[in-house]
Amino acid sequence: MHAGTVRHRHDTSAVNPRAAHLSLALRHVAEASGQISRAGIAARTGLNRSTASSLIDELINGGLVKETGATTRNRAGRPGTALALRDDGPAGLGVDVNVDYTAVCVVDLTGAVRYKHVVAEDQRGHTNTGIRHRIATLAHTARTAAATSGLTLSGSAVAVPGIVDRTRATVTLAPNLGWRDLDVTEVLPGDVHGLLDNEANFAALSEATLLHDRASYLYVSGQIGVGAGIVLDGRLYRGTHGWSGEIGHLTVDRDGPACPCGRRGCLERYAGQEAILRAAGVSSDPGTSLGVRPTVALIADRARTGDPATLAALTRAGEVLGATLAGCLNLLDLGHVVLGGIYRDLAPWIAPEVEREVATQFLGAPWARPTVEVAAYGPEAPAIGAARSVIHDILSDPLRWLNR
Amino acid sequence: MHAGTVRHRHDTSAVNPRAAHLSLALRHVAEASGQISRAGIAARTGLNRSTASSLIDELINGGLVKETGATTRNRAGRPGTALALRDDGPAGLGVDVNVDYTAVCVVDLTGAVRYKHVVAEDQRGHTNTGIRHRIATLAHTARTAAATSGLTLSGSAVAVPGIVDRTRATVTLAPNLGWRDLDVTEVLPGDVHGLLDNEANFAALSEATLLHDRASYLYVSGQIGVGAGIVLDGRLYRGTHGWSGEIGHLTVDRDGPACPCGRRGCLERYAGQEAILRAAGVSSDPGTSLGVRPTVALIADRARTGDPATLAALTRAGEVLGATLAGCLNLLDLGHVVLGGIYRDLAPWIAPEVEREVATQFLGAPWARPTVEVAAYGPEAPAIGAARSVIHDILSDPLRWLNR
DNA sequence: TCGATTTGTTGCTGGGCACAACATACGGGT
DNA sequence: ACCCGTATGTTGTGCCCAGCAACAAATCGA
Repeated sequence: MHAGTVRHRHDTSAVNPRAAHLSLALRHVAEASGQISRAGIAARTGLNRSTASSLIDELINGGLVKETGATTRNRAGRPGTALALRDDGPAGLGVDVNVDYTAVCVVDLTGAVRYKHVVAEDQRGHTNTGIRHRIATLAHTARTAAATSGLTLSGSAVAVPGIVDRTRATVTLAPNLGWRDLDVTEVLPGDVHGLLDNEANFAALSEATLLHDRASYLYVSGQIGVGAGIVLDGRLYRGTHGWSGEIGHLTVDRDGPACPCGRRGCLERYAGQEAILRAAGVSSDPGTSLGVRPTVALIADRARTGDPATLAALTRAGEVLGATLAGCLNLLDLGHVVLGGIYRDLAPWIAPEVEREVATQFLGAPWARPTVEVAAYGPEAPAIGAARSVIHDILSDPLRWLNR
Repeated sequence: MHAGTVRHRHDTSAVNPRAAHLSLALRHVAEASGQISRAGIAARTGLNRSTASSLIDELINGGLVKETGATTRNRAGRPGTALALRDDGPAGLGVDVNVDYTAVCVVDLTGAVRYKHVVAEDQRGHTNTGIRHRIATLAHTARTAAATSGLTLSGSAVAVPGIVDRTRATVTLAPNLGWRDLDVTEVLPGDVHGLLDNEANFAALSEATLLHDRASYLYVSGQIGVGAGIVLDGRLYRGTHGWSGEIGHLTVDRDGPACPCGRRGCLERYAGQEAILRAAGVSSDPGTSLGVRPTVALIADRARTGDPATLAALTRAGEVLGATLAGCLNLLDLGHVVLGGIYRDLAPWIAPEVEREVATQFLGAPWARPTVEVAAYGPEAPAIGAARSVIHDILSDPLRWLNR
């Protein structure tokens, strides 16, 4: 092959077949990493063996794919050389700026978390520039940590609790952080691009690769509020403005208790963290609670000891949550729900109720009973999802990395 | 150019750039039919002028595009030759088999309805083969009518009130027609392919081209039940099993009236046709009502005369419907709702209520107030949408038509 | 040990797009 | 009327890249 590769592709064309094929081949390697050969890719994609070979060579030269020593076994004939994603190539940096903690993590091409660091500290006391400096420092240490593992950051993504404008990569409004029209990504390393999105959305993506590659599901994130991330065919659905997944203020009961949003009987008033605390008889004084974890752990402790008020509160929350989710499943025809955030910690008591309600109220249940699953990651989910979204971008357009 | 064109493309490749570019060029012609030149397409797509020329030539030879005599005016320089979609090329046949009527229509490439025929007759008394024979006859007359206009049917699509399996093109279950695992498309002309879908879905598509090309909206179809079609980015969202849009049994009030589905307080019990009739004090005896239209017209008449019970019933239905739709908009972040079915006929009384509820309860309303619109078509909407889906298929893959 | 079978590579061919050059057609200034 | 600038459509050329076929390599089974 040519030693000096292609240098400047103008790439004005609307459709770039080579890029699409490179992505196709790379994603097939990712799906069966270490278990697939060039011929296998050719067979599964429908491309010619020679074409698949050429694509794989380019991916190997680009540092995305490697040949493992192993050979794929077959009945007869020459065994193929197994291909796998490199775990020392590009990596994604994920940052999660929340009200009471900040998390950074680095994920390699295989989706494995290679570095993770969570700092529990209330950000409300700091200035904007103070927080941004903090982020920059954390990100810098993450980069050096990645470099020692042989990883190079290809991009970064930031999760924030608020509304974002992805096209301009700015935070439109994050009330709990006191941010408004702020560019967060400029302080980050990883020169390629800085992605930005809502926490619930990135948290939803943290489950994407664990399930089937093109899965569709609803990720519910319980916090003070209740949010959801909608994943369709393995990709986030963001809606026309990027505000999708607002289920916290779906009306459960028009005559229910008043909500700060101005309506009555919102889901949050039944299944939000504050509501569960109040129903369980726990003081929800913000002065004493240091963040999400301790109070939720307290509830879980009480439930384990069999406290009736707590158990009743959790049952009620699970019922209402399940009924609301069933409605969402009916609208979207989704067969899978993932419970994240506080619902993950309270899953032993919440999940059965949700499962029952969903199984009862989902119209397609007789033919396809929906499944309810507990999230794999806790508070680090948004950061991991953010980092994985960077990896996802590489998998869907490897040329950008190869031409870097 | 070659007189004898390409004949057999194996097309095993996963990505076919030529097909994608042909579709791209064709869709740009469709968007600005009669107002765009080859150079304009090149400019908008980013393709080279010579490439755009080649694509357009192929589309012209294939009978999809024509040069109008007009020239696109500019400041200076040689004027371009205006391009437009042919209105005497391929056409789509749409069939709607409903409980109390059957509709056929033919739509040309521009989306215009060129033939329409609605037969009001209750199908419940007939046998399956009888109905299918009726469909075949109607479709045959539609084909001859199309032929006299110089149109050739490129495909057909059937809308049915029930659950379908699109991959096998069979009706899984249509309770009101007594159908189960039935292939409806085999009796149709238009040899290319027979599409099949739910009525609400095709009805939703009937609005697609009237709005912006890549619009996202929720089409609500009020009948005996209440269904919805979700259009995202100009394309139908069907869900994992094809059952999306089931909003009729979303829970409005857990302590509400019982529903035949086994739950309580479903939306249909408040905003469905029977519920409105009952609330307005009209007898809903199925023996006297001959189909949907007369009874709805009766309600509209009563409302026009100012009957208090009827007005109250409509207000209540609109309120509940609007509140439920607001929840859907919050989940999906959609900014647009189209009211179809009986809500179209009752729009003067229903729409304001829906608009108010949606504006109040959609969380993004302060930044982007959602719009509520009345459907353009009435009972013929599913048939038109079905026919347009055939056209949509040509626009998204013109090669299939060119290589026919 | 030999044939069957599968894998990976190489040379060849052809489709299709970008690019540049050219003929064409119009507006505007002198 | 003439020329120049500008934009359109067409033609010829080169290159990327995928398919195809042939071949060497490597393993299994009889």
